[in-house]
Amino acid sequence: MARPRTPLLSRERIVAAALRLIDEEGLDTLSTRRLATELSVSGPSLYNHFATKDELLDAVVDSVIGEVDLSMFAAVEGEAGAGGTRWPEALREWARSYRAALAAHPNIVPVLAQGPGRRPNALRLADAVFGHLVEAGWPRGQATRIGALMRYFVTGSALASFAAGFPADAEVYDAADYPHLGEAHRLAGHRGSVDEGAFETGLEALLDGLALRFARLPARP
Amino acid sequence: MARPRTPLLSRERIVAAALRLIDEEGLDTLSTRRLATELSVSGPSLYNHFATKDELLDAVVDSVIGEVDLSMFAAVEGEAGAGGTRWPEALREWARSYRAALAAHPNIVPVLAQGPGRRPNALRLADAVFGHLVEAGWPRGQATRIGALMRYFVTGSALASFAAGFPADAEVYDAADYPHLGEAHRLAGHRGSVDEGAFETGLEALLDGLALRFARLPARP
DNA sequence: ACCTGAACACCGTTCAAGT
DNA sequence: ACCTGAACACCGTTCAAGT
Repeated sequence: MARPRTPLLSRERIVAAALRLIDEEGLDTLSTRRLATELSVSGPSLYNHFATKDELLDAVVDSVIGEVDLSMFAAVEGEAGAGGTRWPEALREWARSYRAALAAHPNIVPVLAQGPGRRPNALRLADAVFGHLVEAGWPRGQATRIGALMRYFVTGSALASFAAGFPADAEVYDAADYPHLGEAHRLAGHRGSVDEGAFETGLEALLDGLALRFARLPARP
Repeated sequence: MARPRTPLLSRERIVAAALRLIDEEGLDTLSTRRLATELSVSGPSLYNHFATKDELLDAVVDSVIGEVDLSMFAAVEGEAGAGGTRWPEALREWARSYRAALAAHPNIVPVLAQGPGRRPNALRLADAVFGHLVEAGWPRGQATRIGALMRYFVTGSALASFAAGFPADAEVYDAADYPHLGEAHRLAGHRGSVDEGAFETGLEALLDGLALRFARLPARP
């Protein structure tokens, strides 16, 4: 068959199929051969569109980050220089969108958590958060730290379900060994509300703690 | 050669060598054959000690979690039932030890973050945190959420360096695309202090926010 | 330019054979 | 019980060959 008149593949089609396989079967089970079969081509065909599997994974990761809403960081008329007070609301909305985008694809989070690298959507995200915080009145060093700690919290919460990490088998929790885990086998059954509640509690606690620090900032020149 | 008079391998030796390879070369590059070579045996020998590679990884993960200090959760005479006020200090010390243990082995964090499973050290850790918070006066549902959100934050902070995720190459940060990242190429050079500062800032913000919530708790019966 | 089959150097794991 | 070599069904990637 060799080269068809109209290409069988495109980067977009490959990325979409790869993400679906990663979601459904895990990162470890994704192979270039399996992915090619899914796309009805032979294994080496993918190398016409991506130099390596890593480059393909990078594209998958950036497509996920592209789903994060950044519109809340758009400049607000008159806020710059006035000592912003809307940054907590913006961070809250962003963190929720960020977590939702990642939690929809938990198997890819370990790759994504390695940092932005040269991926455009990841760099755009870092730029938007940092820029907003600085314009709201945070010193640059503090703004960097807030960007970092928010990523720690969001990626940690999207990496895996806390509740689902506890086996539903009650026999695991021998009272002699783990005196306080007698109800832990019920956690997995309430997976959604436990993880959602933990995320919201942590997010609000973080924002409250940061607001305390913002109020203590020396007045700017 | 067949069976030697004294065994060449033990679970402990295998786990130690595996952790060293994971630290030095990454999780993906760890293969049973490479590990066996490192231990001067043939590939299949490992299967006399672990049923699968996953079981071996589980043992590696639990050995790392075994390094986390839990002594700050030991019962304090007279605190139970009195409305503890030392839980923030205990959580702070624990979070630092937890992060230190994980950050020493970042490549294994994605495995570990999947939850305790049936690993004894991970279950002991969950038991200690939850038990301490409940005895300090937190309602059980809240204590669960705090255990979860602390794990989110700590695993997120240990998974990867925030600072090192930004390429040190200044040309990546085109001002037209990323107007606020002009200094981002310097981040990797300050990797230690940026990540440490972000972790400490986030930890203190979380503890402050949780203390506000603790103060608002209705008086217990 | 874009696809193919054949090939190379790897994997995790099984199993019969040795002591 | 604990190690070995041979084998099976996989990997990621390269490359010459086809249109």
